Amino acid sequence: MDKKSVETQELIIRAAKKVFAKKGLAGARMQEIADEAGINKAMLHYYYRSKDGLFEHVFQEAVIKLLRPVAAFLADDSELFQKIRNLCRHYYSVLSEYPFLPNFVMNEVNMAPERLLKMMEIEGFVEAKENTVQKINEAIQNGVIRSIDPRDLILNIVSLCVFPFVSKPLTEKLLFAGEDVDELLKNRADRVADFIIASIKLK
Amino acid sequence: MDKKSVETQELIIRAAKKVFAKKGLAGARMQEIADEAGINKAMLHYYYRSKDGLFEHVFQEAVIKLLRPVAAFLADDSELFQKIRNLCRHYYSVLSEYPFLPNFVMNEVNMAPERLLKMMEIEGFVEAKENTVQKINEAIQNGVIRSIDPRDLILNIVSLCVFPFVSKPLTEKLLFAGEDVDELLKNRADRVADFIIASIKLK
DNA sequence: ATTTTTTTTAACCAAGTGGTTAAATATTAT
DNA sequence: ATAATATTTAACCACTTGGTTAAAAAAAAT
Repeated sequence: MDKKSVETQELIIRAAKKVFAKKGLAGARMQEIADEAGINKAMLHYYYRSKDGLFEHVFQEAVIKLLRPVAAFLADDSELFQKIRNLCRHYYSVLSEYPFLPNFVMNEVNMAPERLLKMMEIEGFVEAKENTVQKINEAIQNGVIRSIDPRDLILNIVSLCVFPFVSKPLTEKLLFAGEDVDELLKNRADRVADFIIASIKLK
Repeated sequence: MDKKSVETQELIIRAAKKVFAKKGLAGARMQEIADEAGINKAMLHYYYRSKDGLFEHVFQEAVIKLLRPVAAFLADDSELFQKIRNLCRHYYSVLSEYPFLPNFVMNEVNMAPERLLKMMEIEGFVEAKENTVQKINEAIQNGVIRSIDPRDLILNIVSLCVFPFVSKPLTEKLLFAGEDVDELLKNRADRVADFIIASIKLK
């Protein structure tokens, strides 16, 4: 395996991520990806047969990166409140590094929902979910938290973690006009966890 | 003004909404919009000069529909908890009718952020926001709710209302596999409002 | 009735797109 | 050194796309 070879492939992937994230599959141009990578257009097809092939590669990585925190949360065997804190921190650290991820994934899934099915070998997901639902129900019966639909709670947690990044282009112009949004998002993880726990905890 | 004329224009707009929402600006095809509307491609250019012209029309309507509830919430002079309930209900009723809206707007804003600036005459937004921030701060000082950054609270509310629709394509395959997501989302408005209030209310 | 507007049809164009190819050159591995 | 691989260049192709046009037909307004 050549050294230059893998280096070039990395350049391509990095550039493809950037362009696809901003323009989407339909809006991205192969020439733009090549320019962004500082290499020739022919090389794109040399390593990745087609635009779709390149996209598939990038998209798969994005989905995994976005869903791994949830899977980890669901599988985590800590105490419930600690699980929630872990997920919030994990999500915020991942999304601070890749703020484009949620928008990119959501949008492309919306464009072609069947694409997601191709990567549902992210299994263990369903079982882990059932496990967490159980755990939440136990917490309710033990009087640790108030009564709430476990799926509702999970959706609330994910919403609070992910949406601020999805909506950043909007909020930074409307809600946070003139302020440093990144700075505001920085320590949000713990505040969000507190917000959730405050809502469900029985004192 | 002809009767048939406006009817056709409505057909076009309805079709354009549908196609743009699913495929985005770059992914949408004029021919597909024409087919969807059941009319000829030439008519699209007859009434709306260009693809961009047609998109602008549809997009502007979408942004307004998406932001009006927030603006209304911010301007609402009811008591805080009632304001929150109003916003949740309002959002859920709008988004149940147009579930595609958030994803569409978020994505296109992400693609070309400058597009949003063109429609920032949705003013009164900033002033209304300041008004609500004040109101939240008063509620804190009066011991009605616990201490919280008002902008954080607003972002939380919007996150909980909007994200479930943005993520529907994902959640219905991962979190709610096999269940009726629309049914689950139906009565969520009040549950979400309760969730928020439970988190901030000082009993 | 006739004038004006709307709609269809269908061919057409220029530009941009993803993708290919072949030959020359540079790089790396043996 | 030599063979194998990686890279560049640049021309090229088939196809799709947004958009135009002109003429005929249909519908509506006067």
